Amino acid sequence: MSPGEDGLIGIPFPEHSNELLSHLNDQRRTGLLCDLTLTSRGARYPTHRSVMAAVSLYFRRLFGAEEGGGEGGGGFSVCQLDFVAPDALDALLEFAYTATLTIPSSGMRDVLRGAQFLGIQCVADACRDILGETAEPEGETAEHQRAQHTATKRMVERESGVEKGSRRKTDKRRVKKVGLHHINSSVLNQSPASPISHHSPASDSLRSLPSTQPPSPEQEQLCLKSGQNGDPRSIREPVRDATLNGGLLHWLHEGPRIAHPPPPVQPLNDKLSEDDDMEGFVDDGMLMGNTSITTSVAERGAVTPAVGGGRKRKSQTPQQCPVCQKIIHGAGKLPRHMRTHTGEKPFQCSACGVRFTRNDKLKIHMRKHTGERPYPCPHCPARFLHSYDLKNHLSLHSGARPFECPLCHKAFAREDHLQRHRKGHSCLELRTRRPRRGPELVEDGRGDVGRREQSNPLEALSSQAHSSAFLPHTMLDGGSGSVAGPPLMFPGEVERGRSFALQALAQLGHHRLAGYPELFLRGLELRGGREAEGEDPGGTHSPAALRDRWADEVEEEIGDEEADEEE
DNA sequence: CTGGGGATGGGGCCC
DNA sequence: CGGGCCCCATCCCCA
Repeated sequence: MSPGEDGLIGIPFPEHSNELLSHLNDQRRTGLLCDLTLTSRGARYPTHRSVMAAVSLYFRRLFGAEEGGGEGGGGFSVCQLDFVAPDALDALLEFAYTATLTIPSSGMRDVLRGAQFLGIQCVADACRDILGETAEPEGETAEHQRAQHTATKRMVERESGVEKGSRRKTDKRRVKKVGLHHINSSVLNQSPASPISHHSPASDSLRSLPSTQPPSPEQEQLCLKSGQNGDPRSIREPVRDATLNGGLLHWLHEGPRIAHPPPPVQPLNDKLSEDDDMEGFVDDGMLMGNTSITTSVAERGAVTPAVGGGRKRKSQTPQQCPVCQKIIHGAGKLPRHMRTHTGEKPFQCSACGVRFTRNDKLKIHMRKHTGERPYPCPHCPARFLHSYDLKNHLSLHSGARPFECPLCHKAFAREDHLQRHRKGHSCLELRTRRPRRGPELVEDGRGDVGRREQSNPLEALSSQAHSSAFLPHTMLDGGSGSVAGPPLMFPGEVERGRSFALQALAQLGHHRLAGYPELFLRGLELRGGREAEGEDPGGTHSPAALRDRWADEVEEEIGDEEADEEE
């Protein structure tokens, strides 16, 4: 595009996004630079418009409208979201700023509802999955949302005059019934001076409370009704509730179609009624890479059975992680997975105090204390804690080195060692050599049902990126690296190349992947011998799987080379 | 760089 | 359906 573009170097900083989010969250907590205050039934949440627009379709549209409608004086805004329960709103904000949703299971419905209204699709999907519900089409999904939006758009009031006028007016929870949104900007000087107090205690309570009361609608009602109730805390300022009413009525006039909405007033009857607001924003697709989510969710029929009449009947087996969007297979496995994000380690060793995310890991750990090594080597006195250690060990006795580098043909007893070898690129100079022939390469007699799902290169690739570059373990579990400190040095040529490739491939899309490594793949096919994909679906060590994997790596190398050339 | 042990996270099976 | 248990893949660390 631009001259000298080939001189450009892209240096990925995988930690950047996390850091950025973290700093934004700090700012939110301290009220720094907050230009938007969300309120829900009196609770106030200072936040940033840009963040909300980034995470929520609702706000994106809202602010888009605002900006379109005028230069947006940028000013301080208050957005009343009484239709989202305070705890749910708080959880959604936490999600927006931390990529982690922390909610008591009892609050799931409120969060779901909130996520739906705000257009936070991935959260909505996750909640639905967890609740075992499907998106009810109702024909009002995106349409409803659109209507909501346009209505909201109309409601956007730009100056405080409006706000003042309407402020006292109301109470009507009838209005509320309709689902309120209102934005009035540049409301007073809510000096962020006492921002911290603005931060709702909800988040704390959320974490500390086990799983309790989603704010009962009655309470909410009361809160609203009582208007100024004597709540001493500045957090609750029901006054502002009134603000929206004028706008809301207006909205009702102009947006009759929306009159149905999801009555937060009676939310607790939901079992039956909630399905009404089970719709999402599917076709608008949108937030945070949700296009892929949408498809992935759609693909796993088990979870989202064709809308056809069935509700709640489907198995919960595959569930989508609201944080990383990963599909977690297996009943009851999602909580386990979620702990990898939250860092929660509920299982503590009574002997040494070390904590684990999983019970079974603790159990294995306990073997250290008991001295139990249940996996003895039949050929030598060695005993092992893990079965796979024994497996590795046995390969030493057998001398088998089933894993061969396709480039330099060095053989390894362990697959991960081969991978490490490959990643080290220590054999690139030999890549033109013809591969050694013979099926012995990947003979794994384990007859294992394969577990590798990443039979497609892009998935494998992104998965690799996921683990090695973008979500380093150090970030998640405080592993060996410093948690806070992002690496200050460059990741190195190899990693850089890989990142380039990943970025490029991510943009290229799946279909473009096929071409590149074809020749190389052919060689692998030959080598792979008889085994066809069908025989060992996803089999880890099947030639097909290996081929796919090599394909990934060839892709990476291509990326490397290109990156190198650019330099 | 490689060999080896250990840790971690995901999936399958079963209760 | 949730959870326990097991196995596997992968990563990390150390020698």
